Amino acid sequence: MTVTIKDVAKRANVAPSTVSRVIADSPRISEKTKKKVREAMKELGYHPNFIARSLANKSTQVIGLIMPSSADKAFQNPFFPEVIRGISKAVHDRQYALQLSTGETEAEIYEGVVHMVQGKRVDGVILLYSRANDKIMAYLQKEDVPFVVIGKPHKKAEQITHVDNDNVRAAREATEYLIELGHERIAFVGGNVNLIVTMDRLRGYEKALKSASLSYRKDYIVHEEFLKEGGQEAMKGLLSLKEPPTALVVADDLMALGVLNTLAEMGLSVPADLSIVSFNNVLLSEISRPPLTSVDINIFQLGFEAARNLIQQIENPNEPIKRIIIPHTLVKRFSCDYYKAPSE
Amino acid sequence: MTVTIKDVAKRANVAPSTVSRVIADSPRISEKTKKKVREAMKELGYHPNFIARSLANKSTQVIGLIMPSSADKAFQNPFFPEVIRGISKAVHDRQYALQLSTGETEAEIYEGVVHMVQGKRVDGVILLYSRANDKIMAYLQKEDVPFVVIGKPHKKAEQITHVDNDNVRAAREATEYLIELGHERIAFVGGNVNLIVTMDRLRGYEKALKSASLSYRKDYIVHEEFLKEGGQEAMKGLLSLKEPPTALVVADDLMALGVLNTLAEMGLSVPADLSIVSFNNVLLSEISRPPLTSVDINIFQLGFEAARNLIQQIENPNEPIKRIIIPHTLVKRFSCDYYKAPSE
DNA sequence: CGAAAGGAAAGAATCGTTTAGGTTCTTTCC
DNA sequence: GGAAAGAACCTAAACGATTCTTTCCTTTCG
Repeated sequence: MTVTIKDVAKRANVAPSTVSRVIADSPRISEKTKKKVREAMKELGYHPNFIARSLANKSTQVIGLIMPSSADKAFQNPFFPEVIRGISKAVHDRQYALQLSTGETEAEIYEGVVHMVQGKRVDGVILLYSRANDKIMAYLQKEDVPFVVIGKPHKKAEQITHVDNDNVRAAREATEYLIELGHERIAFVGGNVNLIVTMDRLRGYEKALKSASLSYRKDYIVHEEFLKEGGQEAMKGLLSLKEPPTALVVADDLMALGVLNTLAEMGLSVPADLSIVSFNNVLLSEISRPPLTSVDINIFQLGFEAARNLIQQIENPNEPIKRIIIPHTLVKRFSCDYYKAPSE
Repeated sequence: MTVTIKDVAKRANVAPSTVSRVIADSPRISEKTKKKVREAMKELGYHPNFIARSLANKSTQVIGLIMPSSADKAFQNPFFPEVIRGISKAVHDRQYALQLSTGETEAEIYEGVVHMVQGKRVDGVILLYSRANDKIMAYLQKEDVPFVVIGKPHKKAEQITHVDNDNVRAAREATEYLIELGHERIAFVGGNVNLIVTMDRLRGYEKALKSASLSYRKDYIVHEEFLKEGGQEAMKGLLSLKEPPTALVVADDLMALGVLNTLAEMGLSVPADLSIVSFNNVLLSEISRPPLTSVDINIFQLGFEAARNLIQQIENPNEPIKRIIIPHTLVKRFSCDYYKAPSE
């Protein structure tokens, strides 16, 4: 049926091994023979079988992508398309392919990862999230699979190659920006508490408060899985405090959109009544109302570097462990304003 | 290094072929032997090598997913995560894996598809979009690769298995809803003109106008790749007509969000000044302001059915060509209101 | 009691490449 | 002129499964 290396060999009057070497463009084959073989390939419409090659090679040229559980709303976050775009760019250049984890629950995903790794379907793996006590990461480490994490590993970060922003710093700067605008009552609206990114951003927020000698108040910290039942309640609780905040640091743009919505419903306007700064700077932040001041974390770069480094690690097993920090920048739009004392 | 079927065979004192049959749970092997072999597998920590199996089998249990070019803004559309979630669900249940197309430009993607197909990396393919004169689709047809299209093929739709909504009908109903509310000047804001879904929704819109004997005006049709330069201009042009529309049918929620933003900037309020109905009913439509009245097209189902049918097609080559229509429903929220004559 | 039948497992070929190790033939150089 | 060297290919054994064919035992029954 399909035309194999043997057919080409026959046609060109050489041995299969010669054809193989022509494909690899080995210097051990003369130009004349190469030409002859290549013609035969053209004539027969030959295409190498990747599976067979993988078997002989013990390398698949495939990278596994592990997403958070799709049962999670997080899946809808525009972060993922964008990070995948970066990864895609890097792997395409190097002739690798991408395989996606499937499964809804964490258990299903774990099982899926074990399958793709043990089944030797992939040469390495990128974890698209980082959370505390992740079984999957533990597994990858134990099995010594080449992998890189996007985000900062919870523990032993120095032993795991990862690509991340300096989220502590980013959050600190974002908060300081609000402080510079005169705000003193600044609240933090975080996402999933188990994600390291949430923890880091919270720490940055705290640091900024501390070095400005502003008080850190527990009732100013809200963790909402936005859009869940209770998300709106949390926001309303926050704003009905005796001393409500005048500014918000929100964990990401999608959440900020939800917050914006809740505020509008409550009759509060941004930035007149409340300033908001958020993170990620996805498309959404431009088309929200008002356009969001947001920390651009270079999502594309995160993906690109993760993939590039994973491939290095795959192709050179002695590659050292690396920690790559992608720069961020605060993009100012229209969701922040100077603090104005209420005119009573 | 890795433990193979032979190691297991040796350990269990049987032939490799027997081990293989135990894996496949063949009835030709006695229960006693099965138990013995399974124990050996446990003890050695054996995991079947998928690549080897694929080679022998001529089947990879992998499905290729072809996304639109990621250079495109379309990539950011929440449609994709959701449709992938549906696909993921269906393939996970049947032990298939997913491989993603990579590449930014159309040419790169085309090349990538050829690679994954000819390289026998995948058993079949799902096209996540449908546009006019698509080279990739033509290629898949020519090569007789099992594939299904999400959306309606441009030509010869009856010869290609596809999963789609009845977009003509959906758009017609959406438009009729506006008409019922008393609107007579209804404009259409479409997306990429080459996408079949855009064409279908435009046709549905036209039909609704026609059967209500409303005039179809060319200057009421705007195709904007929203957020591109000129997107806002198009909207502004539309609204500065002598007889501006009082309602808008917008091709999808993300675009509607952009439109909402432009309108707000112009000082127009929705739904007081202008009603909007859009499509897809993604998460966004709930958290936009106002929450959007949107046609729910069951994105998850689209993906799920596409995958399910592709697998059927792969496993049974005589499976007939199918056209699967996923139902839609209009979800009413707060972006539409009755037409009120301007009080002059 | 011996041949036939049938169940259970072994043997060996195959899938399409890669690659280590040979073989053949030409060239070089003392 | 003949040994040594080197270029250019070829042979054949992997890679880790699957599966067709064969063999070896039991069991059954005339």
